[in-house]
Amino acid sequence: MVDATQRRSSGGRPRDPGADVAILEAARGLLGEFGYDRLTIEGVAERAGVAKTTIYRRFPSKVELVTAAIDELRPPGLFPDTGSLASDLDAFLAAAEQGLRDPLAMRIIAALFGSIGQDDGLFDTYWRGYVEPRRASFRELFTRAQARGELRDDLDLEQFIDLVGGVVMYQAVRPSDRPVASRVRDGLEFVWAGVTPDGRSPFADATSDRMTRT
Amino acid sequence: MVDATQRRSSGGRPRDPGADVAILEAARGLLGEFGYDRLTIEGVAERAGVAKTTIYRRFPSKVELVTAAIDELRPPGLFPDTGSLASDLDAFLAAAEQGLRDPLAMRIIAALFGSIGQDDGLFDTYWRGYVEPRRASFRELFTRAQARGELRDDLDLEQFIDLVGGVVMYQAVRPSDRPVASRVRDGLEFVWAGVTPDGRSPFADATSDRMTRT
Amino acid sequence: MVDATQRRSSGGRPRDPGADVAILEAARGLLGEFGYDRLTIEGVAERAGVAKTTIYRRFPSKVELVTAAIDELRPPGLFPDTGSLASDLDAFLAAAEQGLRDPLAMRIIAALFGSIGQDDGLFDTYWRGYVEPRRASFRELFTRAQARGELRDDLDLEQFIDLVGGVVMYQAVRPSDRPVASRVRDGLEFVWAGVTPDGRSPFADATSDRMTRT
Amino acid sequence: MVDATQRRSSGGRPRDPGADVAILEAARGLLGEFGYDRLTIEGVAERAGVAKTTIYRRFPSKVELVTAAIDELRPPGLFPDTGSLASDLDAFLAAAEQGLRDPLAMRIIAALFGSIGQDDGLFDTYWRGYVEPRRASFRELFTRAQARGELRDDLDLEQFIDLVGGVVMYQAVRPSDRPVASRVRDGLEFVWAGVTPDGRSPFADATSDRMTRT
DNA sequence: TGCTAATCGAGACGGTACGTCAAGTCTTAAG
DNA sequence: CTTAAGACTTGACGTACCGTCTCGATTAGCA
Repeated sequence: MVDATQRRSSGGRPRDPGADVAILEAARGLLGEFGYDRLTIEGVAERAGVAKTTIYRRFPSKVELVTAAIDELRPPGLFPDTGSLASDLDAFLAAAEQGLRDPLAMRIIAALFGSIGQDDGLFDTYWRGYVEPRRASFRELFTRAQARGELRDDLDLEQFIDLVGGVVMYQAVRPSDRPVASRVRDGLEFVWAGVTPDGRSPFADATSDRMTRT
Repeated sequence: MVDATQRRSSGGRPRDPGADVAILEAARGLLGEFGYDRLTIEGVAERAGVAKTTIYRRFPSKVELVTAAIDELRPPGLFPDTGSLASDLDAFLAAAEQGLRDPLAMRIIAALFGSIGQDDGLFDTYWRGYVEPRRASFRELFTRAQARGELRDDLDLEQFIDLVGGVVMYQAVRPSDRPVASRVRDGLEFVWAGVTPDGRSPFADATSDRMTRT
Repeated sequence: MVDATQRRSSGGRPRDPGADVAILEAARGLLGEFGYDRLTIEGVAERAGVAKTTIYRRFPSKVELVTAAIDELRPPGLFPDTGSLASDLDAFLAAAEQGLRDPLAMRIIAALFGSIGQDDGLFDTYWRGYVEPRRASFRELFTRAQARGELRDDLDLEQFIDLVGGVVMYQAVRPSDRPVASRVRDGLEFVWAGVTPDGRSPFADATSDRMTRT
Repeated sequence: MVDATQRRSSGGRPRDPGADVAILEAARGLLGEFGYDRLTIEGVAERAGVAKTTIYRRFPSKVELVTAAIDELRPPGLFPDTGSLASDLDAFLAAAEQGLRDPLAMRIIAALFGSIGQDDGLFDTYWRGYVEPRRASFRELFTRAQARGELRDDLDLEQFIDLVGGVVMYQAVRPSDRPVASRVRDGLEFVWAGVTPDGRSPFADATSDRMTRT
């Protein structure tokens, strides 16, 4: 999607593909370690074992560099069909729990939201490159569930994805001692009554006391 | 909560209280205009008509300065009782719609989330100083509703606040042409079935076709 | 003298002679416009319509390039015999006046002396390539004059050339409103008493008040 | 004359005078070692033990820095009266011989002439700050000689200074195995016939074979 | 005619230094 | 002891050229 590495077709020494890899890898590493603000181009150059100019030749700015670095993280196909909404969600939650332990993921979310309101297009790129693919995975997951009859037929999936996304994001971000996955599950319990045909939670072991937990 | 203005009691020239005001005002203005990254202490000093030293004596770092500047925005008492959950929420949504048009609000959210994973305590401060007061307002609002019988008695309010907060935040942040308030309302419609005693939306004019909108 | 254009004898595509010309011409042009310091190889390449490699293949460094560029300016045979020392000198002074108006000449002198004390051999090359040929012309001119009896027989021509060269150089370089030629002539007036057989100026129209001018 | 160290009168931390000294000293050292071209501001900063910005605060450009550095070399009072033109000149020649052994002197001359034709005012500054004071010393020396009757009364001193200056400069610059002082003396021998009342060299031990040396 | 070998253009590469900006600290005189 | 003013160190910025290097495409002369 973002391909800052593009260049004119003919003539000249070809770009070192190893440099591309090294740069983006270094950028991701430093982003995970220090966060967007304290990531420096010179630091990336040093870690990648590359001259600063080699970076600037590919990425005109820090924003574009980080964008491209993150862009590669886009997962190919999340959420394989496990047979039921409940198990699909369980799989997702386990993966999310795992993924959010990676400091890089938090940094990316930080960089993503830190760019709100900036005019540099970083936020849009992030949204398209990072959020949208994950929404697409949810879309697939929920479409399957709808086909199975686990979700109401008249459910507006986009709005529902917004809702689930909000729950996940908020729980990912909010300080808490409990694991994210568990909190997300608790949060979604409120919703099933409105979205499932029978108003029941799809989770077999759903805590019956879900309304009273703290 | 944050009171960087504290100082030793006696002797010498007293601090200029006007300086405090001017500094924080300038900081807020520049934060709204440029965002956290591009806000500079020197810029704040110039706009406040104050020497850099005067800022550093009060706030040891940029983080603390911005924290204090945002801290003053804490609203005294949001969400007055309008008599019903529906009208309380309508009032909130109208205010939110209004508030999110202010670029400063978006910058603050950006700064808030941009500090996730940083070790400088900025995020915690933000959460305590900015998010928690709003959660408290919701808590008050929903407690009233519960007392009125508009929400189920056994509802865990903290989890419910998480849910509502997630919806609001996600919609505030996601790119869309529709107004935030309307999207938040649509999002909450999914939830009422699970949280209200009769499973009905508290909104009188609730769109019956809420499940089919795009 | 300097022939950086030399190459191995056989095989392969022959060098483009047009490139040699274009490079040296561009170098001279840029030297005249910007001076040695601000002349860049990339600038020469661009103006010559030639790749940087093509320059480096011929001239291993900026010094050698500029040297070669200047080298071509060596005049074939200055100072034709006009019949007398006075008219020979008048012809020389007129030519010098003309030549020193060319900014390139001043840049070359600047580059020449700017390289004093450098260990890159630039100064020696300049001296041999630029100064020596001019000294040779003087030598010829003064030898003729000596033969004609216009200069003392026992005059050490090398020392005399040093003297005249010093006068010319100093006047060429020193800030003044009067034309160089006139100042050089005035300067040489002091000398005739010591070098001519009759102690008189060779110039017919020599100002008798030469000792009092300002 | 050049006083880049000037600043507004009141308020703020005063400039560190030690820094001024260290910077100019470092600049002179590096100028002597490497010459103008290869002198870098970063090198000066490092040797002076000072931050780059501290240099740029004082001197907006390399030219101004070097100018100021050289400016301090202006000698207070050259050429004390030794009683006669011959001994005055001997003293000068000895000093010149000494001075021109200092690589810094050659570098300065190189920088001086290297700046000819540049539009940065460097040359003018050099001329005023470096050449003019030395011309003034000559003026004084020759005025004394004229008063003593060692030079003709009607001699135009400015033109004579030009002449002597030219001889000195040319001999200082030209490649040769013989010492500068000796060559300058030989060169001036040509001149005495035209400028002394009796046409004789002021030097007691003047080589009678001065016209035949090589 | 096809092979060989150097040239050409284009431009990437690791570097060095540039001149600027801001951060956060320090120093002074004035209040 | 605070304040305004501003110098100071530090570190990164993004740019310009350096001189070297790798390409693919020419362009001879030799086989």
